[in-house]
Amino acid sequence: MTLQSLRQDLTAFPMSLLSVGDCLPLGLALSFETGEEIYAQEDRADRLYRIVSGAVRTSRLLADGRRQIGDFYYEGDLFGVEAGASHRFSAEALGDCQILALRRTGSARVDETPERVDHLVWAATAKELERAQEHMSLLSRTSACEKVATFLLNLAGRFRVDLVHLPMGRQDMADYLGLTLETISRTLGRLQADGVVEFTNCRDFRISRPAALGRLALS
Amino acid sequence: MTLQSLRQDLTAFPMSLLSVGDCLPLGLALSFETGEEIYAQEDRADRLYRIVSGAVRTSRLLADGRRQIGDFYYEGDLFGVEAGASHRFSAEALGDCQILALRRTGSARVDETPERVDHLVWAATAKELERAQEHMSLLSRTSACEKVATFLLNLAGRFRVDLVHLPMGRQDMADYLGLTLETISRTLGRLQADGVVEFTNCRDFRISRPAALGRLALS
DNA sequence: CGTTTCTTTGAATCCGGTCAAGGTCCGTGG
DNA sequence: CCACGGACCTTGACCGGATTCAAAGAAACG
Repeated sequence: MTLQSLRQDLTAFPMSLLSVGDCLPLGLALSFETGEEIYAQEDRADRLYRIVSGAVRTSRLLADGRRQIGDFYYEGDLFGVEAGASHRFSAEALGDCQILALRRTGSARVDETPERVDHLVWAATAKELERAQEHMSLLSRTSACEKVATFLLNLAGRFRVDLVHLPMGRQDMADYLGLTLETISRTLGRLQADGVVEFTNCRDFRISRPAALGRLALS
Repeated sequence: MTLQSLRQDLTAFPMSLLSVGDCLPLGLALSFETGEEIYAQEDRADRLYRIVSGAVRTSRLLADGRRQIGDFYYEGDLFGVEAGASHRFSAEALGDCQILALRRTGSARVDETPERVDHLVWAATAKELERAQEHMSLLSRTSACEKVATFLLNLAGRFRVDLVHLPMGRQDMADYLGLTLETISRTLGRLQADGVVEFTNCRDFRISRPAALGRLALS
């Protein structure tokens, strides 16, 4: 990727979230292949990342060996913001993706005493908190059907296309929703059998009856 | 409460989290009784709150009528920080409590374009994100026993006294952990029957076998 | 003391987890 | 082009634990 095309990518995003003044140097264009690690748990958190294309998951291993998915990020999303000095989750590419790495200015750390905190970092943190709170509601649902229906609905709302693509596998969805991959598979199968959604293959679906899906998601 | 005693309360807390420069006016001392609402969902979020004494829960009603507990806050904790202009959770007093309300400076809003974000607000947001992420791990546990054991352990770690007091009821614990109140009650009963914890009454317990409790919590 | 609210306990049901087997998709190499 | 292998997904049967419904017991309050 040339500097020219990098600048074009940069200007394609709203300046409010990516101003030259906030992040110098402009950024580093990176490419990752399927499953590749972008950063590891405990790595120094001195950068923000913006997805140019592709999708990313953040995850973390719990003490009992289970894996928790922090969140999924898609084109245009910022990720990698942390309160402290190191990453609490790792990040992996869900498919091939293009990522822009932006250096955090030194002051934007909660454990320092900055005169000002960068607006970009602050906005990203606040957004992350919102995401985490939504994720909490999702996890506190008792029924697998509600969780899966809500997940599909959120994803579809994010892309607004007829045929929605799932960039993550069943195990990822399971770890995100606090279920097993078998339950994910069965629930998706039942939603399809009920004519609520229709899968063209295991990674692509369309919503046949939006109202019914909304009723199942209950939110 | 006189202004004198208010100033004493203020200086009792670490200045790093409550400097006069960050929050003017100093604060408003408020009292709430058991169950009383401190602020409602959708209220304007123009203040931060610090607990002088007592305990608080934040909660939110989901579309299906279930209630989700955001978190529990205890003496010295800050709560009420929001990314946007309005509260996404409501806050209620768990018992009688004394609270200090601090006016947010106008610039500390994510939807404005501040030259600087107040350090206090930034720190509180980052802390809140950490809390939410911990809460997510807790909710993603599959077994009720793990959830309850972890909850008790966290609470005990917060106070470091022999006899720990539960300021919240069983229903609150249930909504926090994504379980039913019956399951909470049964699980606590079994922990006591196994000699892991000992309840002097339904709101006060001591940890009889810390190692065993830690093993159940698995983290 | 009586009423209300909260908590405990019981029994039955159901949903999701677990274990196991089989199927599909895709890339690699013969 | 087809065979093979591996990763991922689906499906089935069984079991255990959490929910649900119900009732009784304990604590808080006026």
